[in-house]
Amino acid sequence: MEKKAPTIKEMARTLGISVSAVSKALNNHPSIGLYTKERVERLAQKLNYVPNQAAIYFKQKKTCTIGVILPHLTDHFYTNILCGAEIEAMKNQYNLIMCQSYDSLAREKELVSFMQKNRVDGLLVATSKETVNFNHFQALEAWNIPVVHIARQPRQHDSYCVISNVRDGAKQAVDYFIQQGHRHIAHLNGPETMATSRERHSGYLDAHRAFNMPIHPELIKHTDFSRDRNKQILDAWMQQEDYPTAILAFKDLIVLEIMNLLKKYYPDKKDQVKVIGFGNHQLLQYMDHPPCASIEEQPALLGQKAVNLLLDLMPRMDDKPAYHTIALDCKLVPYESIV
Amino acid sequence: MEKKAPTIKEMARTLGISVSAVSKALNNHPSIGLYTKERVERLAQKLNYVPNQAAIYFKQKKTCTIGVILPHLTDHFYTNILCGAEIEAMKNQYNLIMCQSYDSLAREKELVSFMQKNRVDGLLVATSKETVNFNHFQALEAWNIPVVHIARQPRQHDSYCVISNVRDGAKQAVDYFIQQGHRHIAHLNGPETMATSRERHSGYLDAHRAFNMPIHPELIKHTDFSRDRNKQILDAWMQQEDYPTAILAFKDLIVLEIMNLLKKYYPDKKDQVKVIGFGNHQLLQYMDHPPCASIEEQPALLGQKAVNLLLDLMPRMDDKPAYHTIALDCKLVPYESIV
DNA sequence: CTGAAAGCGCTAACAA
DNA sequence: TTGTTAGCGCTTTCAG
Repeated sequence: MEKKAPTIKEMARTLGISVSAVSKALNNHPSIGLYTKERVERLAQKLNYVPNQAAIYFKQKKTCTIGVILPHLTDHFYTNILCGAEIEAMKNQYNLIMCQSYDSLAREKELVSFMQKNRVDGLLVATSKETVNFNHFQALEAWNIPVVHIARQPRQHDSYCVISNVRDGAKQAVDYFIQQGHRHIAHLNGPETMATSRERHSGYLDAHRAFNMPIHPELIKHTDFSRDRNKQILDAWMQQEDYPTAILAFKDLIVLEIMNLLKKYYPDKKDQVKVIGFGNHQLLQYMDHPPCASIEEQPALLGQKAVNLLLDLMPRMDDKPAYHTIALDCKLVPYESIV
Repeated sequence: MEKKAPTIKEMARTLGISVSAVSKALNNHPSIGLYTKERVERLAQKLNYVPNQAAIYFKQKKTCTIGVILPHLTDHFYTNILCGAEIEAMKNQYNLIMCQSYDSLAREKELVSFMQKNRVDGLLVATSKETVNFNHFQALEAWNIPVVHIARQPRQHDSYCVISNVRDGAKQAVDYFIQQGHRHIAHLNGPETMATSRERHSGYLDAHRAFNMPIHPELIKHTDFSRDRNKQILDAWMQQEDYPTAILAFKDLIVLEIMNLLKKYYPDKKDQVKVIGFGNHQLLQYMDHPPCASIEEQPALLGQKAVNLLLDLMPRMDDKPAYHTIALDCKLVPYESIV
């Protein structure tokens, strides 16, 4: 006995009818007799027939698959994006094929051509931190396969994009610092190459401007996320006479690292330095001394909106709408009052 | 101009040669002339031809895709399993199609038939916490599609399985507690239905037996992971005269919750109660007062081994090896000495 | 109401 | 060395 999935053809043969009759019976086609239909359904039931999606897609010239490329899943931010995207995709009968670029541009390029080979109907991507040039996505656009950028906005390159309004998020955080009386507020920003770093910087400036506060250029630094670089920057700041009493960091993981470094190397000053980052990580609530606040983003909604945009784009790539960016609100979540 | 992916057929037509000649040229087939080959390659380059994997797989009657079903990705344990699996799969030219069951049995069943429809070549699954009956996986086995269970071992059901040796992990933790002088050691275990809970329980008993320690049945409880249930159990324990001074918890997230509850409701006793859980979560290192230790598993290796087992199984399902289980070591990682 | 036939993109056995 | 042909599982006209 051959153990494999039954096909329409086999069922047609055992019933002594044509392949197309079976197909019609299975798909509730109007022009099929009730008797035949029931016979087919009974047999399908008995054999546990499950249609071969690949064949259907192949015939229909689409894969019903959305490619997703994320830097990595060790960061809850991306995991939540994925969750939002997965639910929305499944709701619309679409599959997700997800790969991690591990923040490597080389791997990202490989993955793009992998997605091409697999003829995904659309691509969702949060580019690696190394990515400054976005040409490798144009191969997809050349085939009318829409690409939606998520969280990481391409610079100098028109695109469909779903991001957090981190500019406003950063402003909220710095506003909060200023209102708490801080006058030396540092910004431990992400790599300069990332658009999101630019946005954060703008928000930082916005708040200063709104309160007519002077900017101290030496308090604005860019990290590559490595612990060494973070320490180097923090050391430079803390050794100043007017060391910062507040730090806006790129994300919560860096906040934790900064607080760790402060505890270890500047124990006497550590309570005078407040830190806020992006993320509102779920584990902050379990800390004895959480940061004073965190900027909450809406990653799941980001994923959901991105999939929706993609679904909207896919059927009309011959008449595609103008490139545009959807920005979702951030919210400052204070912890200090809770503790 | 039609914007779509070029096909072999089109290229054959523009070059005025046959489809098979193009196919051979593209696949380094020996019986193809150098001249023809070069012409084809040049055109392929120019048109940016990328083969349609779906068509190839369709023809070859395999999808080169491994289905992965995980309870969720908000837990780093599963994320790391996925990473290990992804890397190993890609290394072997296999794709992963991953879905989350969100710990729902109903959804898990849907996903299994989804995987069937998509004709995955093999399935990797960590079953939901609701799953006690494993019949829904037999549809796959009936088609000679191998299933490898990961982290969650089916009970009363032969299977291929890759798990952590949590029994030994639990034993290590309780050994540690006993050596530190604890005499009332509680076990906040997972749902009784899970095999992994049984294993943990056995390890807990092993350690007690090894040290000739009496067992206190009221110190052994099962949680459904909800905060309410955890609190209820902890309250019952802490209101005893001989309240436990050590707790083995199911995983680190529950450890954090217990420590939180202790701080809130039993502040005077909290320093006398040590807690250890499974996971060695990366964020523990950032805590002011981390748990005294954590039991490290090897989730990425779990994922890797599981994919390897699957790849080994796939070509020989007509002559499949005996069902068996691969168990990977756990390691107790102490934090107390570090701090 | 039912069946025959074409075709999706590609491979591979066979023929020329 | 090259081309012809059949076929993978399914849908979908178009005849009967």
